[in-house]
Amino acid sequence: MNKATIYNVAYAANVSLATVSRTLNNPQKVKPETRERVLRVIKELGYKPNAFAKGLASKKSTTVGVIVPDMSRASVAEMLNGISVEARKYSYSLLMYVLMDEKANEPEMLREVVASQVDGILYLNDEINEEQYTLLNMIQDEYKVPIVLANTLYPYDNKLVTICIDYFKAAYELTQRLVAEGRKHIYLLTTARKYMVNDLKEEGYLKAIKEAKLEPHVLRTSGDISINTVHFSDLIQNQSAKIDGVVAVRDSIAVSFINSMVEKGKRVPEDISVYGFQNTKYASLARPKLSTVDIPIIDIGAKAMALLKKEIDGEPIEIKFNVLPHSIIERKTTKYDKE
Amino acid sequence: MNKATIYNVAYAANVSLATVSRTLNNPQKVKPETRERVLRVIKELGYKPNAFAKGLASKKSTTVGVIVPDMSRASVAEMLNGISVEARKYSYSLLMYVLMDEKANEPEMLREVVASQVDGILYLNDEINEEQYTLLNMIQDEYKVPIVLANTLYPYDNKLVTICIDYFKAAYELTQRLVAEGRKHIYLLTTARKYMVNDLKEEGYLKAIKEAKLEPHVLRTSGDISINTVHFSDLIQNQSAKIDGVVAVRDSIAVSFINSMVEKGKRVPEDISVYGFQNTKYASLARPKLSTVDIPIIDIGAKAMALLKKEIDGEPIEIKFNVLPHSIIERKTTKYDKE
DNA sequence: CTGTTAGCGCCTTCAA
DNA sequence: TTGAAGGCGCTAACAG
Repeated sequence: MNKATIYNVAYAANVSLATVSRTLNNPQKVKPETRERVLRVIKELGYKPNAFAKGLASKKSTTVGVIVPDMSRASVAEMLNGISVEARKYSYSLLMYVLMDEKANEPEMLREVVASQVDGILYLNDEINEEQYTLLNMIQDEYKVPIVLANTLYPYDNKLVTICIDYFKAAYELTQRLVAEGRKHIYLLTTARKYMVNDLKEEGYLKAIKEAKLEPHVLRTSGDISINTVHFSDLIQNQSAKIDGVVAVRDSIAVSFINSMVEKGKRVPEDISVYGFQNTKYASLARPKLSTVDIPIIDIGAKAMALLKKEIDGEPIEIKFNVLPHSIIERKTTKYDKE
Repeated sequence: MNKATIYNVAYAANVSLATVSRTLNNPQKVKPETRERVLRVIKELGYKPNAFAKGLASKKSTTVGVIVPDMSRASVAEMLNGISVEARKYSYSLLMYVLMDEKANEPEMLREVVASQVDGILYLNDEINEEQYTLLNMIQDEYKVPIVLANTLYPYDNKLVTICIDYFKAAYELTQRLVAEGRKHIYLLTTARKYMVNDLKEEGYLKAIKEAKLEPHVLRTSGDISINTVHFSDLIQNQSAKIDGVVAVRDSIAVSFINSMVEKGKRVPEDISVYGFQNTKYASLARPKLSTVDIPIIDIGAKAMALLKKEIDGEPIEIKFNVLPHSIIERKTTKYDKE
């Protein structure tokens, strides 16, 4: 039977539609007997409230908009798993918006998200800059829709609830380890496009380099592995002899770099020590083994959703800027050791 | 200014709300002059139609439900990229439902999807069996909501529009190649959980093995790399000496198998030749290089969305069962060749 | 070409 | 504890 409405249920249970609505939304306000009768009918008819009508009347959607840069990035995908599990706890649905390369018309898209009546927005796009931050703030204020930044941040302000790790510190630590290993020519492999998260990693790297009185080398390349492989090859031709340490802002970049080096006959980690960022599946599957920063990405997703839920419910958020701990995973040995 | 409604626009443009609605939904029915006036006001006020009201009145949501097993599987993530680009063309939104391990209450979840008034459903869960197929069919018939299976299929029936590749043929071809290489002890590495897609791969494998008069070896393991690594190690202890060819149903399984072998001192591909499935990033980043079946996964996503759109629009779908071509990518050389 | 008028299905006071 | 009634913002006939 197609689409029972609240009227059908009311009629069959011999009550008014108001009572049906109550047994669903305020059960305690309905006499147990009638409540059960209504529930029985609901089950019999397979009734599910029409989400539109409900949303229109209640002004709530139990839906959150999730804005992501590119699904195929492992960190994004894993975060989504965390988000979805947490969202399910609150019976929230996820409306996805994939930015891909059309980041130009983000304002338009954000308005669209708002128009779709989401109760809140999870912003997973790490390519954040001042302009976007301002835009997000405007959206949050203007439309009164809470926004949470997950695995990204805007360090110059903290009006938006944020959850991430300390990228600066992580990069700083990685670089320090390379220094401690005695590496002298340490490169940072980062993305061509500039944005906050990677800028922070860069700063952390630069600080450690400076403290060690070494020369900084920042190589900006594409996030696309088919492109950066070429970059890396070029790099080799010119000065590979001198590179002996690398911090890459993403595991996938680290892995394709390692591959390029190995193809040129370099030994990893003997000749070149490489660190990645995120501990994605790429990192654990890569050979030679890749050391990396372990980011609790699933937790970040879950916590982000939990924080957003709090905001939606109007609960006070004591700490707006939430930093989760990271750790560094060493997978240096070339012997066939356990992982 | 928060939330302009159609009334505000109508008032400001000095027309009735019907005219505003028309300029948005049937522009050709409005005199150009008034149309432009209305559009100007719309822009000024930053008006966006409330999706709920629109949906309630029009019975359409321009939203499709997307049901996925696990976001972190590269094939799923990449398909979503394809879907989202295509969906954007039609201004469709994506409502995501991640199954994860709670596949038990799929009926409940599907009803939920329907209640959320999606115009159609994209089903990306490849772990399909008869029970689920029946359920999906019921949903499509009962609620008149079109469903498209993407990168999965149910081979015993074809009531649901489907788009995928020929898994049977692909596995058959891979196995034949191993045979042609002269491999004698060819294993199939598949998932512990049984489901259609992998069953078909298994059949293809078995057919080729049988034709070559070899002995079949099917190893069922977990899709989780941290678990299957252990499996593989055990396997080695007992009979690794005899394995010289492998077809894995997923790239990630293939890669973790290769890693296990290499750690035990085996040479790939000299001692053991390994093929994967999907040509994900894992495959291209893996070393030793992994040969694999290239599945046009982004296309599958886009086509699936396109087909669903057709169904939603009531256009006839001539071909319900759509098979896209696959190809086999050989990455056998151990020399440092170009990819 | 434009305005008027019913709903769409549900929630939420307000009374009873 | 329950029912009646008025919207929520928009679309879609139907008139004009």
